[in-house]
Amino acid sequence: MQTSDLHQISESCFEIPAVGLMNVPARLFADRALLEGMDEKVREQISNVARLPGIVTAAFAMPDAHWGYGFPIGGVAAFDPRQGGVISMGGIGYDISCGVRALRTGLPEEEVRPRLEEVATALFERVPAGIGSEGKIRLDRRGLDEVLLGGARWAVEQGYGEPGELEFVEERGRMEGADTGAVSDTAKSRGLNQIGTLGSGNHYLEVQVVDQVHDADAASAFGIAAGEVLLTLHCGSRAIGHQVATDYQRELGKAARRLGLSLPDRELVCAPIDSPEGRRYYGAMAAAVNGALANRQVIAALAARAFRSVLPEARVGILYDVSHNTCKVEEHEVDGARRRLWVHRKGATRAFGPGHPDVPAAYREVGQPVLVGGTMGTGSYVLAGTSASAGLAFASACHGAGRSMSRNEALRHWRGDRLQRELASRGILIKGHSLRGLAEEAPGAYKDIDDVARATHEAGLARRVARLRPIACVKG
DNA sequence: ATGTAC
Repeated sequence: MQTSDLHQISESCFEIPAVGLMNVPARLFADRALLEGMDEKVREQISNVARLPGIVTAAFAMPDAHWGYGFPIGGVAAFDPRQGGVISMGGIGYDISCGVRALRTGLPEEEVRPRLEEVATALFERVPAGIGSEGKIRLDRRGLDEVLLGGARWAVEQGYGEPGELEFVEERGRMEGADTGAVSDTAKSRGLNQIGTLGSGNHYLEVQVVDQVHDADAASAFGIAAGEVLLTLHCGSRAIGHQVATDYQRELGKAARRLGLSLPDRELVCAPIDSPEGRRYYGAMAAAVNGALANRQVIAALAARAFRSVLPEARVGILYDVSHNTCKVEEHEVDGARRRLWVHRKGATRAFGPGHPDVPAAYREVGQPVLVGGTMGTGSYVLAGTSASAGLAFASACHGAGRSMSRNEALRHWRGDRLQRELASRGILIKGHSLRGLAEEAPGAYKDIDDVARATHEAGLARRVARLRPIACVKG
């Protein structure tokens, strides 16, 4: 991206002023080097978002931003219904409530390393993954509606995990406002057998070691220390969320035409929050969020059982679970006034700061854990929300390394089998369902996670707590 | 991301 005409407002924040049809400015949180590596499309897309009706303060791009559908991945935008604010499917994405859950194991690397092959095999065998994969849970329509209304709480009621875990899941495991009647029959049929499955693409189940502690107090509050092993999973709502997104792409398009909204990009179809279509989309999206929360709750329980089948002394427990593809109703202070806003985060993680009532009591003094999934060959991060984050980008931070190369381009550069051997030689064990999928996910196709975490930290969006290093990874 | 193509 060209950076010469961007207005630099701090070391790690650049602004595109509100010109022409933009209602607000666009702000890109990244250092100059990251921005220079970003696609020009990010700038175009985030400027388009700034044109949407009822947008508040600015459209934001996180340091891991890259070209997405309508909105960039790594995009944040908040809308006020009292000013004609909209809800947009492109602002959430196809993988509704994709997110990360991190589990502590209570074991140091030395105790896991000798059994790593068995651990990885157990995880691979017990957690269904891959395109079209199905789980063991069989549901009828009524059962699925209970999932879509109950989220992780439903999964706990079914015996997957303990009630005490729910406090450490965003929304306490269940998002309000789900409307199962707004979820199409097609979406429900597709989702029926997929609860407890990982999926494909960038989704994974990883064994990681706490590589470096940046903030000892926060790490201690989060119950992690250098050398300890974590079990981390990244996945979303599978086909049900994808179908909801597909259905409402059409529905919101119709609404936008009916209401004569002039849109900068047909991928930015949206409807007023207070319109029938907008409300139905919100209800369907919330249902898909609950599907994802249930999915991660079940997978976590399966993964914990798999891990303990090899290492029974492990005490597997949740650190946190947070989504990065959502729209949520939150209260934020804007120019001194509290306002109720519909905050879209697409490839962006909620990052509530210290003292926020929605941060679990055990973490409240240090801020919400922000789980950032990097790549299978480099690393991941645990960050924490800051006091400044609410005032910067509606309490949002990055969500991953962010692609620097498209999947097709990655396929021209890497081969799955060779990549797997290379990683093995570096002590990282990969169990994949698809060699092609591995090549698409080559670490070299992503930005440098350390650069992204540093920029996020320097921008004040979230602060670094710990760097995680992968030792084994199950990929779909 | 995705019954990788309605």
